[in-house]
Order: sequence, then structure tokens, then C-alpha cells
Amino acid sequence: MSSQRSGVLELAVLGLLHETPMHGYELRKRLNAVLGAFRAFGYGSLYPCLKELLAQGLIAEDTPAAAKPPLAGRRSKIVYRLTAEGKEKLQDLLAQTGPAAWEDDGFGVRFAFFGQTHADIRLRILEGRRSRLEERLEAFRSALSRTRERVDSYTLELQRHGLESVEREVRWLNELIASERQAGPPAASPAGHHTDTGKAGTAG
Amino acid sequence: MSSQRSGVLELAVLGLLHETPMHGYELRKRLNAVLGAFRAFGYGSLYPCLKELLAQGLIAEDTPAAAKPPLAGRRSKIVYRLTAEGKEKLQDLLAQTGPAAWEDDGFGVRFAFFGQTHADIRLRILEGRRSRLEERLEAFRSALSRTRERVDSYTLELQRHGLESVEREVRWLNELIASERQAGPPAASPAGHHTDTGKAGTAG
DNA sequence: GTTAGCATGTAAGGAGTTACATGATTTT
DNA sequence: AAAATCATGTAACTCCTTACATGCTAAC
Repeated sequence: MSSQRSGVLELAVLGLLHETPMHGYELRKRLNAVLGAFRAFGYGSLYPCLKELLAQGLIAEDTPAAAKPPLAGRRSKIVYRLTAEGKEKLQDLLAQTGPAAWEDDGFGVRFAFFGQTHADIRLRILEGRRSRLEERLEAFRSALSRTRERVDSYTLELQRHGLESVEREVRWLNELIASERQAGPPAASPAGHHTDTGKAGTAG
Repeated sequence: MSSQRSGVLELAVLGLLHETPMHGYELRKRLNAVLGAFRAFGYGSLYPCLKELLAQGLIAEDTPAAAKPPLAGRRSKIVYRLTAEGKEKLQDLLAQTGPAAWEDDGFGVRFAFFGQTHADIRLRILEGRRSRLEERLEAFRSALSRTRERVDSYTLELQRHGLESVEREVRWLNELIASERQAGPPAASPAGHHTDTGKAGTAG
């Protein structure tokens, strides 16, 4: 029916508005700060998204007309907040442990809001992500050995580099998983202070 | 005019067909092997792309009817090859050193075909990419210090991880740039022996 | 008094994805 | 002869990007 907007943005917006109400402009800045390295959105994405979340009743708008004296009908800041339905929807989305939560984007957003996610779900998502990456490693490695003939060295370097990035993420996940199992919610840095914990070459 | 398909796929297809003619199915496998870690395409993307490259006269198809005896009108393998215009277009695309060549995807494909790119262009692209990433680092770091209040530790961890990934890629680029300046085309591993890279691992 | 940044939006369209549909060829 | 995998394609759709349009507010 209505477009559904089942993407990253919806979840991110709900997650941010759960922390505190905000207007669009601020939301966008927080959005790109929180997602930081792995995704960025413009107003052309954000405002239509807000519009639809509104239509679905997941968020509501407060125009702080009270704050400023009579400026009837004028365009002013619109502060969005989560409705009860919105909170429910957010919980639903954060509780998903299927494929959507392992994909690059889906995982990224969910991780950013792990603070609002139950410990067992967190663990399941981290493990799901890890096995997803391990599948990829398998595929890459076999592709690498199969096509080692007739590849130029730059192509090879790119593949090597990609492989290592994935291996690194697996190590990162291993640390996170270990610390989840011990401690539940982390105090400051879930994975410990230095990310380079020797070998631990679990990556395979 | 016609859709233009100015994306990653077009370049990748042209680049692969420059190496050798191929049919669609094989092309897709090579595609996902070459781009490996950072992008994957399905037939639903590939065939329409081929169709349009054909319409633009950048590629041509050979149905190897000669190989198999009279099977008139039947659907058989279609082998695509680059036309003269296609080769020209490929060189144009590979010679670009502007923003398109620094973005995640654009850079990735171009790097994969660096073997077909002139040494000075390679260097310019690598340097462009590096300064692009350094801008990002700046932005992240300042965002991190500005919003250090009221962020939960998972969000922080995600940002830290993303930051490190970018830093790693910068180091990788530094090695590549150094080795380009010394040697031109690399013999086996452009960046040297120890593989200490880290491309912007998706999902931060 | 004008630049820079805050603030909200829309229209058009690009770049692929998903799901489906179909047939040929090789392996078991 | 069944199953796997090779092989080619289309229609509908999604999610987001780009470019544009508008006006307010604070700083220089």
C-alpha cells in the first residue's frame, strides 16, 4: 500500500526521535553524525520520510507556537516526536534478527541503536552478521583461487584489500561478542581500549 | 537523453569486455569477482545495462551461430565485445580525475581497472581519493568532539570503528601512492608485503 | 546590508533490486 | 529422467539523489 519506506532512514529517524524530540534540520545533523562513516542523507530524503512517518502515525509534530508570540500561520520550526505507535514500531524493527539485520546498512543502523535493544537480540544480530561475513570470505577466497590466472595486479590488490577489511570486521565482531557475553552493556568501549588484540585470528 | 546509465556498472562492463569478449552470464561472475568486496550485481541490472550499451553502440553482440550447426532463430549464447566507440568511452571514463573518481563506488571500479589507466591519472585519482577521505576524517572528528555528550557507548563504538576504517584506507593509499611514485606499475603487491589495509568497511 | 547558516520543502529522475518467466545443457 | 546450473530476459518497484524554490535569522 503506502510506500512502506522500509529502509535505513525510517529506522534511524525513529531511533533518534526516541532519544529526544527534534526538528528536521537538527535531525539531519544528528543522523549524519550517528551513522557517520557509513551513510549520509540529504533533506531530499529526510523530509519526505518524515512526511510519511507522520502519515503512518509513527511520529507527530509540535509547532512550538507557544514559545514565540503570535506569528499566526507562519512557517516556523516543526518539532517531531515519537508516538506510542512509533515506539512500538521502533521496538519491532530493533528486535528483528533476520537477514535485514545482517546486511551492511541494516546492521549499521541497528548497531547505532543497540543501547535500546535487548541483550539477547544484540548477541543474535552480532552473530548473524559474523556468519554473513564469513560466508562472504569463503566466496571471495574461492573466487580468488579460481581466477588467479589472468588478473592484473591492481585488481588483485583491490580484492586483497577488500578481503582484509572483511576479516577486520570479523575480528571486531568477535571482540564485541566476547564482551557482550561477559558483561552485557559496555561501560565505555565495548571492545576494550585497543582494537588490535594480537592475533586472535579467528577470522576463519 | 537516453538514460545515460552513468554508473558503476557501465564502466565495469566496458572494463571487463576490454579484456576479452564474453556473454552475460560469465560477465556477471567476473564482475562480482573483480569488484568482490564492495559491490555485487544481479542479472536484473546487468542485462538492461548491456541492452543500453548496445543501443549506444559501445558494445556489439556476436551470436556464435557458426559454432553450432543450424539452429535458426533459437536463443543461444550472445557474446558481447567492445566496439571502437566503446574503447574510446572506456578511456574517457578511466581518464576522469574529478569527484566521480573519488567516491566510494567510482573509485573502486576505477582502481580495479588501473591496469588500463595511465600512470599520472592513477596518481591523481589516488591523491584525490586520499584528500576526500581526509576531509571526511576532519568532519567525523569534529562531530565526535562536539557531540561527545549524550551519546551511548554503542553509537560511539560505531563511530570509532568507522573512523579507524577510514584511517586505515588512508594508510593504504599512502603506500600505494609511494609505490606509484617509485615504480609505476607494481609487480605483484603494489603496497608492499605486509597487508595492513582497511577499506571503509561497510557498516562502519 | 549582505553573506552565511538555519529551516522546510517539492519534482523529476537515476541506479539499481526483486520477483518472476523461460528455456538449454550438463551432471547424477 | 530429475536435478542442478547455465543462460537470457522483463515489469514493477524502491529508495534515494539532485536540483530547485523559499524564507527566516544571526553575524560581520
